[in-house]
Amino acid sequence: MTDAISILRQCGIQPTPQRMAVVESVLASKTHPTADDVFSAARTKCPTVSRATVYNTLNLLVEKGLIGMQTIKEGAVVFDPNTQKHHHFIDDETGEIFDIPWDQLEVKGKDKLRNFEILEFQVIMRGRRKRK
Amino acid sequence: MTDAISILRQCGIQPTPQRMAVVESVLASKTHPTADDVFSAARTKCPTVSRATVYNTLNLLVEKGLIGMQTIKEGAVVFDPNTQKHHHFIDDETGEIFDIPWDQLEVKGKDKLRNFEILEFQVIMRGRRKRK
DNA sequence: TATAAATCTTGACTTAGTCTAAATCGAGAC
DNA sequence: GTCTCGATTTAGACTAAGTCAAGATTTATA
Repeated sequence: MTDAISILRQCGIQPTPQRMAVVESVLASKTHPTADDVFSAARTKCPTVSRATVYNTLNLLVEKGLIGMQTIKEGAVVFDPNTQKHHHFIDDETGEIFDIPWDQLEVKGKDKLRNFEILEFQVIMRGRRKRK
Repeated sequence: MTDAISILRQCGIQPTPQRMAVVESVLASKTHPTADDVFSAARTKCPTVSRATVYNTLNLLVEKGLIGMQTIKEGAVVFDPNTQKHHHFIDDETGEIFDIPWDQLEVKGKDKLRNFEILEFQVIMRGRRKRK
């Protein structure tokens, strides 16, 4: 059910060792990996997988809605194994990205924006994470 | 007062023809230009200005708070001549970015995020602009 | 005017990502 | 089991954003 093969099959993507390595790597990630992070991780599972295949597979997964993609960081797109709606907090010092549960924030006034059809939205916060 | 020379002087940046061309180009922009957009525009005012100088100057302007920088779009950072707080709406079809006035939206619940010190935030919306 | 400091240019370099052509793999037909 | 064709993968060339270093030029100041 939650193994890479079934996940790929459910989405109509033919499972291959390379794709499985990518899926396992990105879904296991607790952070917001870049394509290159996923490439490195996938390499440890399938040492011959190529950069192009990693990009192709990640884009496939995004299309199928299995992972998210965020452009919230300079230099590279990041992928997001958490597909539930959520907001983001970025620590300016470390660059770390944290998920903020959807129901912790409420955005009011969207319905007054008559000129825009809002398909999705999120709050992006920047600052510093407090360490106890 | 609002001419490029005074603006640069007020920020303690030595005015040069190159920097003036960059400042005039980016401040005159009604959109959210990329560094390359600014480079092209600045070239028409100062045909010898180099890419490196455009990047240097834009970064200087951001440091001094004269313009904003946003990483909301794939592929390239965009600059923002509007330094007032505002939110953003991105048209998924055209890639156009629109400013949403700060007071049109209200974000509630931020004070409950005890683990984070929020220095800035904004709402990012995606969808389609309605054309009448 | 002379000199030092600041600035600018050029071009090499790095990194993210795409593209292509050739090699390889795999599922179904027989 | 093996053949064949389409799907997939690979390596490497390529593009675009952005940085960097070294030498050239400009500017400030004495």
